[in-house]
Amino acid sequence: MEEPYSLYSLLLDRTARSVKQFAQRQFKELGFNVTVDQWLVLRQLYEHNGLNQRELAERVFKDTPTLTRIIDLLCSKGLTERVLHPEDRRSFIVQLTPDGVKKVEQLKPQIRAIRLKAWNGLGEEDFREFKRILSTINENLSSI
Amino acid sequence: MEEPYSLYSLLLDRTARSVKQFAQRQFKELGFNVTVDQWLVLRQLYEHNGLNQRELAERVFKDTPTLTRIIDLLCSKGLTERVLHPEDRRSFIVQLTPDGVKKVEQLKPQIRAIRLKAWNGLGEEDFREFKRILSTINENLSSI
DNA sequence: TATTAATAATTAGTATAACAAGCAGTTTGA
DNA sequence: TCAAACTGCTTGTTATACTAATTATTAATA
Repeated sequence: MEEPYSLYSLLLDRTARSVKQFAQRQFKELGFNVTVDQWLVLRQLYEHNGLNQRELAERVFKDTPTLTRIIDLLCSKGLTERVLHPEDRRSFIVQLTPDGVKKVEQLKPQIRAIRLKAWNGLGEEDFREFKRILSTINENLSSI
Repeated sequence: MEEPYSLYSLLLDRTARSVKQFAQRQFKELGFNVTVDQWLVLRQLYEHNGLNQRELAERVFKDTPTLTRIIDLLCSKGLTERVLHPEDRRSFIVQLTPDGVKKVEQLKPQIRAIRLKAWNGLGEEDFREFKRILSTINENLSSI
């Protein structure tokens, strides 16, 4: 057989991009004025208060330079703010502004609906398989 | 339950990036001097001659601006070249240079080995499920 | 305690990624 | 046959991704 693993990698990459691209297009059409990655950060901040940038980066699986820029953009949109960490002057606590909170609460149900489209026709059992297989791949690669 | 579809999207995105990132690190360590995306293009050119950029873009699932830039880089590395299309002066045929062919033949077996690591512990049945589920997602989103 | 090591965040450089706009060349159709 | 529509490619802009290097601060240790 010819390069099946490369084909799987390509399929994985392509699917992840399709999902993100689809969501991004919906975000744009509906005038959300945030990107998909910015949304991930907003949602995380809504659910967990008092995180510094490194912790936040871990939770959304981004590296710290990438997160720095996302936070810059969110701050310039007035949705988040950096607060000095009370005990470590190297750190910032990132938190939602009142506008940021409002944004999350507005968008949450709409985004749930958008996400649903990707998973149409898949059932409980498929989700279990999906999680199991992708988690296996992640574990294979994280043991470095 | 809370936001399962968003979690699946995040897992998908994260896994795709892990796979790519792992491969990219190996490429670097082994001194391949090409990126993963550049490799995809090289392999496609090795297997299919006489493609123009649009056809090539379709095969590697990238859009034409992205492909233009990848080809620019590959040409500047001396691995590919643009040849005027004999029948359509808007088009270029992209092809491997002799150095490009050598590169593909050198890298192919090593990359097969790298790809294998991600799929460790998964069997035939898992691959079928993987393909089925990801293909379903792709179809859900491509019907726009 | 004086260094050294480690950590949090930023900055810089290169490579994708998506989309929009533009140009040149080709095809269509009245 | 000529103007409109279309196609192939490029360029510009913004955002994300990864690496490496830098700065400021804190922790560790000889």
